[in-house]
Amino acid sequence: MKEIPKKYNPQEVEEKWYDHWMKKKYFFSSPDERKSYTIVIPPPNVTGVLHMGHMLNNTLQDVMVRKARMEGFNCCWVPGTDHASIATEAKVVDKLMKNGIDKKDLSRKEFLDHAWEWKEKHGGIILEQLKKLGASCDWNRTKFTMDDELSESVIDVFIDLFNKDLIYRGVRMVNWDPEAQTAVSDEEVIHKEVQSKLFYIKYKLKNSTEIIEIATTRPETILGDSAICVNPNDERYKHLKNQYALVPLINREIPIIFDDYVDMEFGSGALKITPAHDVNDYKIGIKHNLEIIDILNDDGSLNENAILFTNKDRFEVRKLIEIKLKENNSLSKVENHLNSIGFSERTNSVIEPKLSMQWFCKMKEFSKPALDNVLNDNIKFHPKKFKNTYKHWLENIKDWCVSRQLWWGQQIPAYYYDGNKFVVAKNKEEALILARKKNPKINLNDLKQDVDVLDTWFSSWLWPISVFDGIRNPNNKEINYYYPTNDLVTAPEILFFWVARMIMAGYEYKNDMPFKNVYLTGIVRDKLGRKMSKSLGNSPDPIALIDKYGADGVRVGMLLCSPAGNDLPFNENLCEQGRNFSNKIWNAFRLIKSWKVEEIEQAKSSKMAILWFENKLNKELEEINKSFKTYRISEALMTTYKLIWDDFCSIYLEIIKPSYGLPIDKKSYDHTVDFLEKLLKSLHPFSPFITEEIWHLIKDRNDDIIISDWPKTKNYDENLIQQFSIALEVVSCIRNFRKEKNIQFKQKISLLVKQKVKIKNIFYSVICKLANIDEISDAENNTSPSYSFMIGSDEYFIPYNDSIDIAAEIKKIEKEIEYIQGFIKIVNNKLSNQNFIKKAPKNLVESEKNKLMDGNIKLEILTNKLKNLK
RNA sequence: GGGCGAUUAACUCAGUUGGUUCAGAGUGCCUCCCUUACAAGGAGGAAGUCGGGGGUUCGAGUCCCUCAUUGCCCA
Repeated sequence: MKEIPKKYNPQEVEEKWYDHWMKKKYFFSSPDERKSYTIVIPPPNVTGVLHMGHMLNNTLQDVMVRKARMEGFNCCWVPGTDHASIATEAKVVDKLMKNGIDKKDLSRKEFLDHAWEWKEKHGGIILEQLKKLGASCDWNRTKFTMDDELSESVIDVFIDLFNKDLIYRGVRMVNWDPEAQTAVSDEEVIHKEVQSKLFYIKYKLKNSTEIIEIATTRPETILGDSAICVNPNDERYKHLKNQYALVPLINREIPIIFDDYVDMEFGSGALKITPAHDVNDYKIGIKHNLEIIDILNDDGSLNENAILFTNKDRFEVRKLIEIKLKENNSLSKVENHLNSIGFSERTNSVIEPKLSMQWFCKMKEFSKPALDNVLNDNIKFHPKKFKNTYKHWLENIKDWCVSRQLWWGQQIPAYYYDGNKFVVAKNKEEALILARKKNPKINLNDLKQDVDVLDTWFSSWLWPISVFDGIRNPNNKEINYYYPTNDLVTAPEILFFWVARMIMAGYEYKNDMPFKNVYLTGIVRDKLGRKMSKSLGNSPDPIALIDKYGADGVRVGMLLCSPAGNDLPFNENLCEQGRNFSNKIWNAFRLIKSWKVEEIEQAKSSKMAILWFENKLNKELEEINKSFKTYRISEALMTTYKLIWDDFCSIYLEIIKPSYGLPIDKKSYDHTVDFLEKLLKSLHPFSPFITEEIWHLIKDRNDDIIISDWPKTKNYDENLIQQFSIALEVVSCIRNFRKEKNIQFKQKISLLVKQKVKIKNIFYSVICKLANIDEISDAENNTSPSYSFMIGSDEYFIPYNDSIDIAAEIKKIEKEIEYIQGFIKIVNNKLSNQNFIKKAPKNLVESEKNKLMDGNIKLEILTNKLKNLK
């Protein structure tokens, strides 16, 4: 046997076991007679590299999968990526630009070839990184949202929903991203408070010298004004009925209209109406039948309709128009103003509300089952608090804009003919059949497919179904076996984007929930509380962390401090703690391995330690199971951590440990190995690598821990555990005594006990071992000078001949007396309160009486002691 | 502006239906120790008016009201 190094070295171990597991195909799943346990991965972006959020998220999933695997479930964790249309297209466009290629010069097919090439090259990075973390995904099932089957599913669903009248096409105000040059959904707009300027602009009235003043944060949009609106109750403007105002600089005549939508308090109480560029203005425009003047190009520059500043960017125009208005004497003042502005989630450019022809998915119909089944806990959220947010969103849901003006994605299967007429069909041939029903003269060449693609989330919302091909083949063996999936682990940020919509799709296409539990993780933040992001550069490289601390160390570090739904302020020393923990177990194993085993008599203390640990282990295992069941993963880990470090290493092993150079008896050794194996099993989901390594170092074996049985719990004796912890208190007091008096551990000492109630603690042998006591005897007749302490109402004495600091002893006892008197007083107060006696439950009153009795006994003992000392 | 949370030790968090000694854990900090598994360690220790105020109750960290601070979601 080669020598076991003093420090655990994860690098050598991790790759070895991951390869081994892969070879043994432990991660691979196919339907069988066992119960299934399924997780679909939240597909990371193909453009992404692994960041701390992924680490947290996927560690959690792996923990759950590994535990379920050990519990005998047929586990299937489906990995994959999504195509992230906006982000990927931007990356590809960038790359082409660097090579001197302009997207405009490419055909759609040529562009897509480049995009696929990019995807093949970069798209798999993140999944490879997950392997380093230990992720036990079924890699044979790796999916991509633009795989042929998945894309076909998306198209099928689009057609189906269109035929059900749940998808429609229409001109609506959309969120326009001028940089990506596409519409984005409401969910992709991030509103931020921004310090901007409020411009007060004077409009002349037609045929009058009077002026009317409006306030706006976007002065450039006056070029698209089609009315000025005031509140009908506003005395200041009542006389302006049927009047017209002139837009400054261009002198367009616009009517003064009246609508109580206008807030009389804000600005001047007069509001300019620009129906093409503001959602609310649009509504008013429709109501009052106003002209709609679209002054923006797709790239955010002004077009001919604006008359002035054509082809200049809107922000540049904002500056220019300020000068012009000033020159024209139309600007009365400019104030600072805090307002909320929408930014694109993907490009961070300012979103422009823009009228545009888009495809929408009706949401009202989907929302009911999606809401009901979360509110009634058919689908459980962990933590629960997210139910409220979810409810609020679903109750105020708006239709979903599903078209994007991009090429990378599933092209919308709508085919146009005769101008704006269209049919929706799976391909051109089927479209032709449909079109010919309306116009028999149509030929294949007359059909033009919609150039836009579908929102990426329109793929992702089918993910739990489409990865098992459940859309195209609704009753195939796999979907029937794996669906509904068990747990979904994701970030609250995408509760609406994704989680809610998956639930909708689940009920629409499987008439069942997509998953039973949703575990919402926190956001990983840096020390300053900022969200970790690539742009801030404040995220450590997870792979570098794994290299430094080991995957097990990083996993433990991340999970120790991440209760569900709470943010995780990341600190590298968490990983250090994780690594230290690995090392602790490693050394515990080294210790056990170093023992010589012989057929000798078992020490009493060892026997008792085994008895205790057996009970303790069962108790804590039950606790761990409970934590898992309630998705308190970090608590399950902390319980495991303390069980191993404190109970097993610091206490149990210290009792069992034979003196240097001496052998251990076989009975104790076998029990210890058995305990170690159980502990390794319970730790395996958190620290898969080191547990597998030690598992095999314990002895040569063919079975692997990854597929071993999760330890079963047995009944335990709470009273026994309690007694043991009293014994530990005694040990602790003795250790303090040694320290205080500078008495080496090697030097044996004696202990005497005086008990009011003579119940001998069964763990005396343990006390002797841990505190190096030669004998524990009755103190009834003890008169020799001693150091003493109390545990409960038991008095302990350590004979001690050197000068005892009487004054210090007195002080110590006085302090104890003071405490116990306070305690007695409180209990007395309770018991003398008639209301308490009357209204509190009987057993509580009883226990208070007992407390009082115990307190009085203790007080009596202490008082006597004090008297003797004095 | 509307909605939902949160506030407990220096930091990160537990604290079940109000009721045993309930004020906890981990980390950090302080003291001592390189003791023959582990200094990536061991033995101890200090540390909180449970955000403020009011109320309900025999009893409140826990329930109600209110204020403050803070986060998130939506507009």
